[in-house]
Amino acid sequence: MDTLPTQLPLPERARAELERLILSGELAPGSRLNEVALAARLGLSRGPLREALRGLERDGLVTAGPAGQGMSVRRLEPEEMAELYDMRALLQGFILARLAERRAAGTLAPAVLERLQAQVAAMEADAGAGDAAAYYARNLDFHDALHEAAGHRRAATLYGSLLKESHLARQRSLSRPERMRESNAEHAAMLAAVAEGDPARARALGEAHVAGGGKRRWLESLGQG
Amino acid sequence: MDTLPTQLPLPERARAELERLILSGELAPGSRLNEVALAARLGLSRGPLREALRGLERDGLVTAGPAGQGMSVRRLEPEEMAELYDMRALLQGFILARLAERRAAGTLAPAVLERLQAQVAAMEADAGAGDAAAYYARNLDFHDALHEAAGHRRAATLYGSLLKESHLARQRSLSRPERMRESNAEHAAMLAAVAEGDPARARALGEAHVAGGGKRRWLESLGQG
DNA sequence: TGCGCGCAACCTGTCAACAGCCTGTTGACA
DNA sequence: TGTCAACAGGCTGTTGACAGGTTGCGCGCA
Repeated sequence: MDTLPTQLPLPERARAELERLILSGELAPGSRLNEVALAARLGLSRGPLREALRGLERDGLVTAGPAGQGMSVRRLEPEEMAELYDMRALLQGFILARLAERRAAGTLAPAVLERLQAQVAAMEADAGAGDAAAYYARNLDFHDALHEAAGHRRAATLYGSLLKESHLARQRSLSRPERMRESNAEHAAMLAAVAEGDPARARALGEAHVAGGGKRRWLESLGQG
Repeated sequence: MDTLPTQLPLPERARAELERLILSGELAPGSRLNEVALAARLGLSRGPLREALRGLERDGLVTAGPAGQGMSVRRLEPEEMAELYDMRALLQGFILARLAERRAAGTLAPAVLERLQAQVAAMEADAGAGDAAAYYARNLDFHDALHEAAGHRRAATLYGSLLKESHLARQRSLSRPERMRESNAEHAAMLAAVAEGDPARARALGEAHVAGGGKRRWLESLGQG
């Protein structure tokens, strides 16, 4: 067998692997999850697998149907996706406002801000070169860096959880160069507000980046479907 | 045995019961959860119990220590509690803003608003009579009604989840009559902003009700504690 | 008397097996 | 030919048992 004894407990291992399978689309939304088949596929027993599924249920990645009917990969309705965007926008605004407050209070290290601005510049280059993959990866790093700089664990974990959930509907709305530039211009504006220590504007821009930016781009990509 | 065969699956039943035990304080924060003992106490086997614990882990009510060390009831650090207040304030502001938007757009039924105002009036009476228990219960109903009227499922469930988690640290900061009146005055102000269809003010008041109100009252009760 | 080692009990992590229910299919009857 | 009912298979819900690790206690030694 290929199951080299990893140090992690099996439920957590199964959780991570299932998460990967679901978010990558290998397990399509709506598909039912056969416990014995899945357990065999992951090389473990049904016990730990069920524990992992319970965890994913709380994360909104799988849903438990009526009793006796097992679990399925969650299918994200458009309305639910819209609500997810609302929540992410709210958190993004909160984080940006917090950064601006820290800047104004002088508790935000200048090096941190400079590093964030450098990331935006790098994304600008990626967008100019039309390198969507590089831009996408750097975009993730940038948002992680924002969360870390804000220093609010709960907001960061919550945002991450909501983001993961939204990945149930895999969209690729940033593939076009003009959209990358548009999104990155919003990044720059957000950081400018932070640099000026303007929490209200930073918050508004942060919210708009997700709601007016990401959500709108998602809606447009729906229209193109 | 007293375990009459409930129609719910065992893991969900165990979840609800454990939640009750934890939030009521019968299982104190930090206490380790012996699986066999708990299973016997709940009248079931370790399998479903572990599933329930995994769910509660995702809810932040229990934490899994290092491998081989099992689970414990989560102990909420003051900093974590403060962050929870931040998140709840954010959501409360969002919900209030949404209500004001609905009011301005005319999609909020007048009867709903009137009912909310009636609840505030009833709480005013409770506060005047010094009936803390009645006030507390009506306060919960009021906030539920707010969430329902806002019509945003995700915000409502998220708020509920955060609220439950915050109950890990059981505070009783609303026991004094002047605090009840103070809190209820905030309710009235929030509804006034909604009635005027002023999302920005409603949002600010909603945030302040949790952050400037609940959080501050919590901090004060800490000082007394 | 204090410290360290070893043993024993316990507890978690994991698995395989049993019972009941749901589902899909097949066959008979109107 | 359409519909209903009975049956078979599979799947979930649940349980009890086994293996490995951890903890706490007691004993021996310095």
